Amino acid sequence: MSRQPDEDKQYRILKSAIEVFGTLGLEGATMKDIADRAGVAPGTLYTYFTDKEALFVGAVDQVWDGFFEGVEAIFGEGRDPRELSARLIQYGMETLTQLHPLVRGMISAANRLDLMHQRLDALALVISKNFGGLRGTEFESMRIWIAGVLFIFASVPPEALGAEIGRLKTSLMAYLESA
Amino acid sequence: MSRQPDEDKQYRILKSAIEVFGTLGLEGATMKDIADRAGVAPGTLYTYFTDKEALFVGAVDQVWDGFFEGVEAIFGEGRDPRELSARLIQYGMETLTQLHPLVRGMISAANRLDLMHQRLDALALVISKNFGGLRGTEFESMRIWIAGVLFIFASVPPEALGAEIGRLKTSLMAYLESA
Amino acid sequence: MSRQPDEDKQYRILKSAIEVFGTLGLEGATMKDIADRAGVAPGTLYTYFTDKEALFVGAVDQVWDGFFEGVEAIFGEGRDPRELSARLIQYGMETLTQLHPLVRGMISAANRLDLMHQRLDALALVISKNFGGLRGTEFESMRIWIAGVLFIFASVPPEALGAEIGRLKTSLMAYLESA
Amino acid sequence: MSRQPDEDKQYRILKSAIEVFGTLGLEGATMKDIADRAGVAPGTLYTYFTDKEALFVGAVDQVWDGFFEGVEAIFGEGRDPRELSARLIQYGMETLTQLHPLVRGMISAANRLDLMHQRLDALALVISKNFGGLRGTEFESMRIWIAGVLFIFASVPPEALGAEIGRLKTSLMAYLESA
DNA sequence: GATGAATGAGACTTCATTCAT
DNA sequence: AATGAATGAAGTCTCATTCAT
Repeated sequence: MSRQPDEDKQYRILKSAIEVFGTLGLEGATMKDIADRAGVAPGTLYTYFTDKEALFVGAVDQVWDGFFEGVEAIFGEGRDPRELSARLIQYGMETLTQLHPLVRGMISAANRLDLMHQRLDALALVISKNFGGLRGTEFESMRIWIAGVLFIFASVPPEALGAEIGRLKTSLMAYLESA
Repeated sequence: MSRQPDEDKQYRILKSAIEVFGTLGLEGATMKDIADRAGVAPGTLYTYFTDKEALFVGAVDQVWDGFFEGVEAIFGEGRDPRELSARLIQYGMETLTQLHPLVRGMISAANRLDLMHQRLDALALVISKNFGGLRGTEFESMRIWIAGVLFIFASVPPEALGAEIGRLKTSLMAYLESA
Repeated sequence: MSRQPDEDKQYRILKSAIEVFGTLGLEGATMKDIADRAGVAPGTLYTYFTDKEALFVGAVDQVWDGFFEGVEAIFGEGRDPRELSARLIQYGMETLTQLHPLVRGMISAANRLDLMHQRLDALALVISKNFGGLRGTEFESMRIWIAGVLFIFASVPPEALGAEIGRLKTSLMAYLESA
Repeated sequence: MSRQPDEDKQYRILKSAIEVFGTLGLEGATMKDIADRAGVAPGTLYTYFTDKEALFVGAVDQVWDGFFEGVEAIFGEGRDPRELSARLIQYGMETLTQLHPLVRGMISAANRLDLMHQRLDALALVISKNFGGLRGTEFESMRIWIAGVLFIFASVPPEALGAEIGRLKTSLMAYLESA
């Protein structure tokens, strides 16, 4: 019933990677940093991930997939659009806030921007579908909003995070109201 | 009495840096890459820029400042809002297309994201002012649009650039139409 | 569970450093030179010493501390002054001869000369104490003798080392005889 | 009657080299440092000296030769031994004090120690000759004293220079008194 | 002769990855 | 499976020297 010890270790490594990559970025973080924080030896990382790149992708995937699932769960609860919107914004902002460092790291991984592009599209698609299918213009607009919010969020320096969250939330509310 | 500093050389180095950083990112690019492409010796880079970081910042500044001036020039011409919007979109998309590699590099410079945040605000402010001052909600909305377009743009893989430009242009048109 | 730190390896590195720094000086020696002679990879030096400076200091310390202990050991044996003098000279000359290259390196480490100054004083003090405490003039004289012998020794080119040792020994004997 | 402009420049360069090498040592000093202080361009140094090494040797020679001549001049004045000794000590200490940084630099030039060895011998010889020829033991003793004083002097950190000069002078007086 | 921008070899150091234990 | 010392490729930057002006 309980996780295998190994799974636990893999999880610990991933968690550490998320934190360290989030703080220092893909290049700034060293395998030793990650190993130290995970409480394992550097060599152990290679038992679970082929190389640094794979570990990074694993970390980003972990975060994004979690977020994605959260979004789908919200839709699964089935409510009226207005309430859904509010919950989505609430959930999105909360998640992003928790993961601020990683989101910054994710954005700054030049060679992972392509992946980001696809994921933005996918997220927009899920949201659209759950709102009954948006027309072209509306869909595109929403996609741009998501990207914009994400990017602004990623570029806020930590000390200004609280204030920015407020601005973004208000804007999103108004946007969804009108749409 | 000696070889004098070559303004052209500084420009060539900056141009090379823009291209190489744009393609490979801040960490991926090496000083030798940039020197080679500029047709100078590695040591020469240090005659014009104190270190790699300074060269990177120089390249990003160069691009952004140029873009910013272009935007202000367009407003300086003074036309009716509709035409202005069209020209802005046209100019923005053209410039971005030309600089696609650098924009990617710019976005992915983790330690420059803060700068980006300020610059987005500044750009939004200029546009707002020139459209007669937007109200809070409108201003925020525009800021998010700019960030979104920029980010989506930066994350498109080169082979999909053309198609994405089309999508973005159409969306922007519709957005400005409605605003 | 892994390759454990090799005490022998640290010693080998230090020994190599003593030889290479001794021959080429602090600046003339390269980390690669030292690594090669120690039979390790350049990176390995950094497992045992934080940087080149630390390795150099380590080498100098090693030599000087060893010498100092040797001197104290001789005093510990407790004999009559005449015999002690003879043994000290014998020991000092032997040690210096073995370490000729490093002594040269030590002397020429500009930024370590201060340390040398203190060490000369310390050595003079130990000798003085063990000879029953010398009066001011005698102490100063001895300090100058030690410095003089050391410096002449360090400045002899290797091919003249044998002859110089003879000169110095004879002088020291006569000096101690008279004191 | 007046120096050629070029000689003047050569002199300025040498003077600058003495100061800069004295402060920073052979490796620590850069050709640019020396050129800057001399008020010429780096390239100009190569009109007067073939390379850095030659410039260093030139600087050391300049200092030593000057000192040597001073010593010989004092003997040329012909006085009684006691007065001569006093004047020598006075002159030696004054000169060394003025040149403290360079003496340190000189000592630390590993690959110039041999030269130093010869020069110490030469100086001892001149002094011996002018004191009517010293016997073997006395000569050797004096040589060691000179080396000792020089080395102690070179290794004093600047802030302790004054106090050390006092110690050395007193010791030298006592030594010469007794000899 | 003087200048100083340009050169480019080479140094120190980092760190992803390996592998003996 | 885990460890962590060892590896060595590769990068940034310095600086003695050259040479076009």
